[in-house]
Amino acid sequence: MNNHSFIKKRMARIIDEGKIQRIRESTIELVVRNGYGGASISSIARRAGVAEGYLYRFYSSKQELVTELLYSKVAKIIEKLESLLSSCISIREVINQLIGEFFNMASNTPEEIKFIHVLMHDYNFPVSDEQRRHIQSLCEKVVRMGVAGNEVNKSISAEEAYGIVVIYPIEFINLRMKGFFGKTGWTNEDQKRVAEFSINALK
Amino acid sequence: MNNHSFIKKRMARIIDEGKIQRIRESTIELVVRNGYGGASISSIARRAGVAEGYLYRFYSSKQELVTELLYSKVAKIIEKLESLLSSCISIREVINQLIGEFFNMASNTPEEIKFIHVLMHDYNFPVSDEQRRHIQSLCEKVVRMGVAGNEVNKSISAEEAYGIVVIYPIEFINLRMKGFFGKTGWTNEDQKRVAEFSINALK
Amino acid sequence: MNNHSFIKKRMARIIDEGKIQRIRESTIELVVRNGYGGASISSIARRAGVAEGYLYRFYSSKQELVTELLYSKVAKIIEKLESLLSSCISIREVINQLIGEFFNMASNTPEEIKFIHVLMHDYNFPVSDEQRRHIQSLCEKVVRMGVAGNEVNKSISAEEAYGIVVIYPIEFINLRMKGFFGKTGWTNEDQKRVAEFSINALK
Amino acid sequence: MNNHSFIKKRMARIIDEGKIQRIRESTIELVVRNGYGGASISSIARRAGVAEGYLYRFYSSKQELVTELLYSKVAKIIEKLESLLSSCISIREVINQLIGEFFNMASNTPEEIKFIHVLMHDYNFPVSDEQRRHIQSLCEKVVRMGVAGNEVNKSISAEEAYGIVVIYPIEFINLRMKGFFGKTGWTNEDQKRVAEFSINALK
DNA sequence: AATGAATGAGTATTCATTCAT
DNA sequence: GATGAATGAATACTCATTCAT
Repeated sequence: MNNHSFIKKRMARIIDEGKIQRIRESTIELVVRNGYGGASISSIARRAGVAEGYLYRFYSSKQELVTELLYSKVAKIIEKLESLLSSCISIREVINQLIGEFFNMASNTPEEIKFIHVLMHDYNFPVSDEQRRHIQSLCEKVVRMGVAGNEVNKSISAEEAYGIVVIYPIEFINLRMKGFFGKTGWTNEDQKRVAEFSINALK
Repeated sequence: MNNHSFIKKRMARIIDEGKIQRIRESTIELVVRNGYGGASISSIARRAGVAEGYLYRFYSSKQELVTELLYSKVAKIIEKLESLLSSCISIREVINQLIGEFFNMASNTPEEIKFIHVLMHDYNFPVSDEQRRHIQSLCEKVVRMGVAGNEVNKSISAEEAYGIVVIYPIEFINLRMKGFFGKTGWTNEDQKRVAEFSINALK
Repeated sequence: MNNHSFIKKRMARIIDEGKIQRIRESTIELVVRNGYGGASISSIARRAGVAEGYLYRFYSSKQELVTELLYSKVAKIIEKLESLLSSCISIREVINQLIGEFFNMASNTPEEIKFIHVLMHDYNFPVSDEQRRHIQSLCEKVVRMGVAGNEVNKSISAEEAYGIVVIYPIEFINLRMKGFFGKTGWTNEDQKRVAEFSINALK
Repeated sequence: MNNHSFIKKRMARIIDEGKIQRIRESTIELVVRNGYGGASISSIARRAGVAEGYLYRFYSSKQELVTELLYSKVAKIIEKLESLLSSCISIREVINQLIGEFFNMASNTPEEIKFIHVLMHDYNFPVSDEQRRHIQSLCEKVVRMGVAGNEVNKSISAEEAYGIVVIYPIEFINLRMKGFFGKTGWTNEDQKRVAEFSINALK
């Protein structure tokens, strides 16, 4: 028996991570396609290839499943911004990289960014207070750093920075994903322009 | 037709329109408060003071009712932009007035702007093709006018103009409505800043 | 159009009392046969010939439906005892008539007495505090009257009276209904003996 | 078979019986606390510290588990009565001791008597025909002995004896356990009175 | 032998829609 | 025209049971 089949054998006894992963993916996909209300447990389970009852082993309710998923996706973005603020010297660099990250997500895991976008606007899924405060403090840091480096105007508020650096790029990507103006997809050029808008707007 | 039945007919129409109006208002209110799924026909009818079955005389389904309502609210904004493009001389004026209109809506009929905002991001309620094309052509006109008046950079696309002039202000207002950064409500100063951002971003 | 069909016609517009009645009867029957847990909403609705959703127009939950039904059936017995205590002169007469009433119920509406019997012992359906207190005060009155008339021993408590005058007869009837000792049904003789036991036990 | 495997085998059996015992205790406890429907296999297994699947090695279903448990608990009472009828000379003694046993059970293993009481009234758990016949014949013997010793009236039936000597005391104890009339618990005096009621009622 | 991951039929409840009046 | 009683398919969730390991 080689190592691989040994692992497979043990896997059968322990919880099948693949199934949980498929549940998470199905949920994101169906919430994106049909909204929270339209993503029924039965459709999620069917698409994930698991029994309906199975997902209640990990999530105590549909609400919890979606909330947790949203939380983890937002957390990823927060972490990204946080690490950029540590590693970058200029705000120009922070913004370029953050927006680059958004476009990367949109290219590699488009459902993920759509998922965040859909739930961001659903009244049943407010971003958690903790995350909201975290976002706020990061935006304040962006402004502080930017002002210090003469890249950001003193009059800019954290709120404005958030609208310009986070919301606007995500909305732009979403417009493209929907093909609202005919075009779908994006180029490096698009990405540069969005970043340029943000950088200039803060000046 | 005698006088009497004529009056009855007129009265019937008058009464009906009041009812339809109440249905429309209730629908907006309840969709905003509870989301599409949470706005039940029975709650809408109760609040409007009509029978549940009544609204099926005018709308063939709940989906149609909400779709139509969204259509008419978006149409109002389109008309506003259209009329501004006819009456204003500069794009600065167009933007100032359009964004002023958004803030006015947010002050006077907050439900309406929330309604648009919620459904804009709901995949079950895409803006109609016709309206999308209309919006597109108006945004093109904005750019054309702006370029002609040296207010807008030649490189700006209609899509970018839409993101900057329409989406960004609406998202800003929504952030304030939700109190996402602690603040709620807005001042003339806020409105001016948003307009200034838009105008500058297009340069 | 005669009066009868007129009524029938009007009935179609107003709530169909017959349906509610059938729901109540089906509920009692199925709870008696299968217990609370075994009486599913779908089986109740099917047997009553109504849609599943219909009964939620009158009862907000299955629990409420059954609770209300139990309450009303217990109330009937309480009322009977209360009226007997007003109208009878001796406790012998009260007991004879009350036990007569139990046997009548068992003959005419056997499901009803079984229903009370089943739920009396179900932990999810405690008799309401109000009814419990009412029963207690009536039992105290039984003792008081009986002591005054030299029919009941001073040492008897309200609790004992309840066990002897209410619980024992109901349990006896239930034994017969189940045919636990082979016999089913009962005669006047049986009824007299149960009453005689009760009367003597209180002496 | 070597010594070692012999020990293992014995140990396995010992361990198993401990598990089965724990399953039985958990089942009684949870059925009493939450009713049959509320006592889930998973909660029973958790409380017993065994795997959910384990109990299916001994019981083919939850229904069977509970049925068997009820059977064994009823059997204990039957045996007690049987042995009393052999060892006692008078019916007074039999009744005193049997009712003493009920009160002892209520004091020492209250769950057990509650368990019998709850299931006695659940239509899904009829006492087995065999046990019913056994009870019947014992009650006949009680009457026969009592009549022979001039302690029981000739007119008393086995059924009446059952109601008076078994059902009434159990119901009395249950009333106290529930605190239906305010009082909970019991004294020797209570026990004597219940026995006295029974003895007198048979005269 | 013993486990507990996985199943899916079953539950109570909701609500858009229909239609007899 | 207008009503609202009545429907029943759909929903989220539970839990006894099975079976691969």
